[in-house]
Order: sequence, then structure tokens, then C-alpha cells
Amino acid sequence: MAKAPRNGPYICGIDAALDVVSGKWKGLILWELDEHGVRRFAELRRGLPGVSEKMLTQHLREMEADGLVRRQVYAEVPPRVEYSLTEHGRALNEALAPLGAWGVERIRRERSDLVEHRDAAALPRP
Amino acid sequence: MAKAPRNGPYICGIDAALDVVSGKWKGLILWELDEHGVRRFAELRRGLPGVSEKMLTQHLREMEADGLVRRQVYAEVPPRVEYSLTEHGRALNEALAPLGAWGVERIRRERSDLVEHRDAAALPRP
DNA sequence: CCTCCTACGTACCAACAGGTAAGTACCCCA
DNA sequence: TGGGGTACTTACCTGTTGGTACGTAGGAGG
Repeated sequence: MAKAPRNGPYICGIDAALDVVSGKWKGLILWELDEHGVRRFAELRRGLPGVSEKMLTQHLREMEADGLVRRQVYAEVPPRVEYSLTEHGRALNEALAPLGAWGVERIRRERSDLVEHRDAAALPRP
Repeated sequence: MAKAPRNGPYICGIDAALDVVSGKWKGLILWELDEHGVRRFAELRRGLPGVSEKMLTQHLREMEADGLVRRQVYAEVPPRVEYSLTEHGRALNEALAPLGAWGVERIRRERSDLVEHRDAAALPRP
């Protein structure tokens, strides 16, 4: 068997959810798939600048095992595989939305701190 | 210098938020501090069964650097340090709430899957 | 004929996260 | 005099994560 319940018994729901999205690219994969609905392997790879093919497959397989991603294989001559979110994957994405909003706020804070410290009154950002 | 903007420039808000909560105990620390308001080091350690002192200090320092946790040191004879959440830490916790709910759902699903697989033909499907 | 495209699988390796154990300096209690 | 409690720090070791590079099979295009 692979590994049915991923890690040890979870202490709380945050644990269980973070376990599923921890991984360098999982958040981005979720976002890509939610944005575009259906994506092929190479499309995802181009959408995540810097990802290695190995990690992309690995993460996609884990997310499939976790029931977040649906994998549709077409037995065609240039191989074609389409990935999309399952119902649970979409629910997870919705649950991640407020976290994303918090993150955007954090980025904004961080950047204004940088601006304050580096070149105080120099450049206006669009 | 330590490391001002933790990792590379974030691609989206999810990235920035996950960066801040990734770490084996950060979610639990957030939860503990939110539950109790103010906690001392040893109280936190007792509240997170299995955490090592090293990781607890390390995580607390990182969360302090990230502006999530306030660290109040009292110059007393048995040293006393009190930790609490900042405004941003509390906001993060609120943003984590739906994720926690999703996680609880996932745990529930996983457990009922286990039951289904273990004693398969026992219970009728609704 | 040679190369690139598809979507991977595999082997090897470096970096890092996290655990263990010990030390620190001071005080209280028995 | 010894043990325990406070809040750490430091050194060392291991397991996991992720990156690099290469192999695969068939077809299309130059």
C-alpha cells in the first residue's frame, strides 16, 4: 500500500488541511486548476515557472490520491492527460480564499515596509 | 542579516500565507495562543505534546519576525516570557478558520473510508 | 535521418527541517 | 547539597523535500 492516511493522526483540522497543501507547488497547482478549469501536464508546467517535471508529477499524484484532483487519460498517440479539480479540490480552494486574501495583505505590508526602509519617498507604485 | 522577505518573491497570496504557517507546529501554536490569549513558554510546550524546546523557540522567533506573535519579556529572577498574538496573528487565525473546517471534513471522510474498507460488507450504503 | 513533442519514471544528490542531548545562569524548596 | 523549574542556546545527526539528469515510445516536421 502507498500510504492511506498520510501522516499520523491529525490534532486538528488545520493540521489535516495543511498536510494536503504543504509542498512547494501545491498551492499554485490548485490556483492554476481553479483558474483554468482543465489543464494538461505541459500547460501546468508552463504555468508554474521553475517547477521540475518530477515534482509536478509527484504533487499531482499526491493530490489525486488525496481526492483533490481528477486525472483523465486519453489513449491517443501523442499522449494526452487532463487535470481538473474534484468537488473537494474546489471546496479546498474556497477554504483557501481568505488565507490568500491575508497573504496578499501581508505582501502589501512587506512591500511598503521595504519601500519605507529602502528609498523612502522615491517611487510611486501603480 | 536574518532574512527579511522570507523566501523568494511570492507568486500569490496563498504562497505568502502558507510560507508563514508551514512548519510542523505553527498551526498549533496559533491555535493555542488564540485559545488562551497569553501563554508562557512552558505552558505552550505543555500544550503541544511532543514539541522539542528547540523547535518551539525557533518557530516562535520566526512567527515574531513575521509579525504574528508578540513576545513580552519580564526581567524577573525566574525568567518570564509571555507570548500572545498580534493583530495580524489574530487575522491569520480567522483566515485559517475555513481551512480548519475543510480539514475536519477531510478527517471525517477519511475515517468513514477506513470504516468502509475495513469491514466492507457490514453496513448498507445510504 | 535527426530532432522535438507528449507525459511521465528513475537514479542520484544537495539542502533543509526537525529531533536528541547537552549546557547555561539563576532561584526555590527540601 | 541536590534536584527541579525558568527560558533558552548549541552541536550533532537523520529523514524528507526537492532539483538535475537521463531514459522511454511513438509520431510529426525539417
